[in-house]
Amino acid sequence: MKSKSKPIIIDGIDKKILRALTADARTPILEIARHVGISGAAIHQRLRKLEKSKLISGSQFIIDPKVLGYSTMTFVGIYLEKAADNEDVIRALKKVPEVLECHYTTGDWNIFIKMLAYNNNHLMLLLNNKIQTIAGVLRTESIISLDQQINRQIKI
Amino acid sequence: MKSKSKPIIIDGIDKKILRALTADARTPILEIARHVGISGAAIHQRLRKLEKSKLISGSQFIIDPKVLGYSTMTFVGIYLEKAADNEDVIRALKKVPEVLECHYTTGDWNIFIKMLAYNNNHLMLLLNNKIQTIAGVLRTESIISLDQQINRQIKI
DNA sequence: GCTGAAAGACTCGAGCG
DNA sequence: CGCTCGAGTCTTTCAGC
Repeated sequence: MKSKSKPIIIDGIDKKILRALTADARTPILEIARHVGISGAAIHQRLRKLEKSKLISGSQFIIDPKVLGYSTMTFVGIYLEKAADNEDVIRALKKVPEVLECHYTTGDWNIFIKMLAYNNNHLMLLLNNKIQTIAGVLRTESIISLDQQINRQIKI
Repeated sequence: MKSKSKPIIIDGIDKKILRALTADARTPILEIARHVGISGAAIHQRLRKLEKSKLISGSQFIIDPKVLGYSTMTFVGIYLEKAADNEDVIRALKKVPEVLECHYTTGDWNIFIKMLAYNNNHLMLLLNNKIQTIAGVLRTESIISLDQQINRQIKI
């Protein structure tokens, strides 16, 4: 079987690099270099290879929404009038900054979103004024996350 | 009203720092410094302040699971025999690396998780052999994400 | 795919206003 | 307290193997 694009081959050194940098994107590269026994420049070249392969899609500082006062995380299932309205609804949802994720899903709901709010009252305002007013949205069902116990990336 | 811990005051410079580093955690600090007109050391001190306030909870390289072959993302609602089993179930879920998020939620389900699988067959194996076999788990309902159109952090 | 070296950037402590 | 300056360390690039 032929694969269209080069398969990514990551060896033990790549894994160590990825484990260090997925835990802390500003881990000194020379520290990793000393740990695995090759030069900093070599680590740097491997990183460029991993970025080119798209395995690494970027790096981010992580902001804790709770410190900004967002204490309510909610999953919202959205029913559309017609599934074909999808694209316009997505466009409208992108304009609501509290919407963090948006999925097109199987099951009863057409669209499934993850959303932040300051509190339950704010959540109600967002649903009433920002989500349910989008053309094509029929109704919504909310599932409030009372506590998030796991939050991680896939293991390397 | 008195607040127990010092409220975080972020000015325009802090916002520019955060916007740069949430987009790319390895943005050169001196580049930000030149852009806002203060020294690199001053940026560094502000970063330490933001970390100390917990507004920044860390930094990560982002791995794209698709490049590793994980083409199926699924949300799974879990019914427990008794809500009190929660803690043990969470402990078991933490041992399943494909589980990326886990929430304790309102609504019919007790627990709600986000999970990766290579394909639908792998998803079935994970549900049958890893999730539904956990003591206390009654049954599950799966919602497959056919496409994720939004994935972002809260805006600063 | 690696090394070594050089230029630029990061980080931290000391000290100024 | 928030800033700048400077010294030591780290990052990044490039030539060479």
